[in-house]
Amino acid sequence: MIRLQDTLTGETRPLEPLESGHVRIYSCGPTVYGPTHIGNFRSFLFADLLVRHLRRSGLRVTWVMNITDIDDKIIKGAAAAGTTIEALADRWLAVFLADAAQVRMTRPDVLPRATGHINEMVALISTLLDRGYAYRTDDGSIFFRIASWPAYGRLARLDPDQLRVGERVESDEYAKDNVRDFALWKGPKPGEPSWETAVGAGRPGWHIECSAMSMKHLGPSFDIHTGGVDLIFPHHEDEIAQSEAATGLPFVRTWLHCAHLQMSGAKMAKSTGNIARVGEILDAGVSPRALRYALIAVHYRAANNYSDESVAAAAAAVDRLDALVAALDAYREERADSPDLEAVLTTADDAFGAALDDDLNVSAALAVVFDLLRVINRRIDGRSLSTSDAERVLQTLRSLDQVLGVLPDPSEDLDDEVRRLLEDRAAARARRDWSASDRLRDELAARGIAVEDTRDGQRWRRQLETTRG
RNA sequence: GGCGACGUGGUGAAGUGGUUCAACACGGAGGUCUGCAAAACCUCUAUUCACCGGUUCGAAUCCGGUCGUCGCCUCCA
Repeated sequence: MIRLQDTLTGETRPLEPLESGHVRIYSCGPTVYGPTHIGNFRSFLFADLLVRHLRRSGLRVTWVMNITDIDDKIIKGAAAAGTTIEALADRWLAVFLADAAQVRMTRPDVLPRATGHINEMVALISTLLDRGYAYRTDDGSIFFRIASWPAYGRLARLDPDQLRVGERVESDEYAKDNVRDFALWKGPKPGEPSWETAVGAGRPGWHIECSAMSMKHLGPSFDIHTGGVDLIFPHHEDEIAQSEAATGLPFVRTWLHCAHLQMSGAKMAKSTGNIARVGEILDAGVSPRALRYALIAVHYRAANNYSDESVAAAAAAVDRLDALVAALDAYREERADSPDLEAVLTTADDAFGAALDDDLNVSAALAVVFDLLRVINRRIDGRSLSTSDAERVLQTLRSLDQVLGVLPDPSEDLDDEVRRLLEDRAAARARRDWSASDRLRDELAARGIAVEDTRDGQRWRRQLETTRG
């Protein structure tokens, strides 16, 4: 059984889904006003790892990730680009999905968009007004009254009375009773998109969308809510307050927050410009699988420093896995199956699962994989595996990779030219024409194909770029 | 100012009271194999876990203090 550390209580406890065998997870997704940086992806990939592990463990998972397609930045961005918020959001959503596919993020089961859930948000806001947790201001805005919710601040361990109200408090346009009250609904303003609704005209605040969409798709109470630590306050604090105030039910069973991805020793954030994007990293020649590895290989609650060196190390590790897969693919040996192999594989599989069960201890899980890698390489060198043994090992690796998602695609077709070069080289080797063989090896290398000569004959694999440039 | 996380080798990082507890990965040195190369394998690369003090038969692991780093308190994954 998997154990996870809940931010709210600080406890690490077994995951017991509200519905037996079915885990409901909500992840705070991207605001689509620009390219999603890899810090964001770190947070999404940690959720991806969790979802993959739960599924491989035999649990059914419903994973919802919201798309914020209406907020101040989108409005500003659209105005600056002379386009509509829909067009801007569509454009960046497409980029997000493409980037997500590149780093092999599992596609969430539902990707709800905020603008598609205005009714649900309005319903929540109406309830909060009815119950006295919210109030209107003259400009048509509606705020949540923090003073009405005693538990406010529990998640972030902040005392509402102690919150430092800085100098830059409210350059805000909206008058409210208490500066710490947060907007559920923003009154209409010239030049801003506005919806005519039962609570008046205007547009939704940010926090309400996650309450509305998570509860719409997962129910008023669900198992896991994930996000980056920077969302703990105020975003998730506000979500809890408004959701529980509206339903009277516990909102989320387990809160999971991942630490920041850092770069050059500081948090990666759009506001400081300290960001790197998937597109530019891949354009620089980094393998998407290496990028994924670099983003998931550090435990989610520990800071992960991204650098050229860290991706290069990740690429080297992935390359080592690739070499094993290529070796197993090519391996042929007519001999009896190893009697003890099954136990070796089962032990590794169990240890891998147990490591991830322990609050997603990915480092320990990777250690299991590399321990297995060495054991198998020894047997390959020693020719002590049968052909079907090699296939069994590959099956196990593929199974573990259902969680990691870093192994090469099994169905990688070679183009005809490369295929011909490989055949020519094999023929040259057969007649011991080393100069032709070496020349063909260079030609293949120039096309990104590494060839190696082994007792199983010539074998190839795609070269990973380990560093940029 | 308030709150919190963290500080393990050249780098990343697991380990949170004791029999392989200093994993695993990257990097480095040497070696084996190989037509060459690559890959792989083998050996070596932290008597030590920021520092000081304490608890204990015993601590990287618990307690106290010091220093340092990062983060939250404001949009932010």
